[in-house]
Amino acid sequence: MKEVLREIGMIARALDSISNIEFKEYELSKGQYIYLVRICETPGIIQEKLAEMIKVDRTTAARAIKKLALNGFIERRDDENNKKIKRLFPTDKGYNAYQFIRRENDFSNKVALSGLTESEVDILFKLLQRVRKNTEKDWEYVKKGNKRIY
Amino acid sequence: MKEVLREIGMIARALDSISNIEFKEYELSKGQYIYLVRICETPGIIQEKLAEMIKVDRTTAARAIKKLALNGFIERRDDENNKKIKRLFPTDKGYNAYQFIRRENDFSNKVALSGLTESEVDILFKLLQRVRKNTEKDWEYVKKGNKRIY
DNA sequence: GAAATTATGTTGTATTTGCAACAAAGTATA
DNA sequence: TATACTTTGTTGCAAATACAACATAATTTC
Repeated sequence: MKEVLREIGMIARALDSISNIEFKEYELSKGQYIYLVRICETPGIIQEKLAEMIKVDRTTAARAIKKLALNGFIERRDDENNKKIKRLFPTDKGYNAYQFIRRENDFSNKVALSGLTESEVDILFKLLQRVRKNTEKDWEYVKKGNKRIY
Repeated sequence: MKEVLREIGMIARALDSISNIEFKEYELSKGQYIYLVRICETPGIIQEKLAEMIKVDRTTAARAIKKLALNGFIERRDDENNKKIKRLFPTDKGYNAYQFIRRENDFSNKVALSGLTESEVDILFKLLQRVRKNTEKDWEYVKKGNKRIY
């Protein structure tokens, strides 16, 4: 059995570790950059959806978002029609930080993909999207308390 | 820019989350399965190398390993020639747990790769290995306190 | 439209994670 | 061989993570 998922785990941990170290000087503590990026790219998103998107526990997302707001990177606005939800938007400060993050992430992408041809990158991306879609189904299933049989 | 790394992050978090939930009933707390697998497959490895392999902080590995030993999944043996290092070996209990973990991981692999042809899996694996090698260089560089310029 | 269910959000608590700082063994250098 | 440097391991501390349990709004079902 090809250990595809093991490779993915190694890559993900290495990159996350690098990013966390590199963003420390911008007051962005561990993990926060991931949320901020998504909020900048999907302004108005609510935290429940954000957690699903990122694939992280609801409560973890809640606290990360609270801290992002506390530190002035984002704003939580009440929705007009739905009293339950709070929509998330970047502040100017958050949007500025997003620019660094993009630069760093783009660089990491470049390093990670160096030596691959454009078409290899394309193939990899498409394959990964399929893997991700397969995986997120099971994640949601298990997260809701269901049991997988194997 | 293709967000290859973002896909990788999502997949890794989802899978890790699933595994952690599924291994809870075997007294394997969060993260531990990764170490145990590697120790079973590389008996005699030392914790410093294990941390490098997994791409996790040295001190995190140290504590995860300590707990694995405390719970009887592994054993730490002194080396004859080198007083500094401790070699790690699975116990019977650890090796048994490894069997579950394999079954679970294989299942996750199968789910994740469902719909991909054998040759697509092969291509994906080879590409990911290259990405991983690229990435681990930078990880080691940054982990040692060096600064990347971008 | 009342009751049951689902969606969204929060807080309490235990555990994991990782940086900083240290210690000691081993290795390289002069 | 003495000194500096590197490797390996540990502990203190602060922060992130996630499960459980709860609260309340929204939606579905009867």
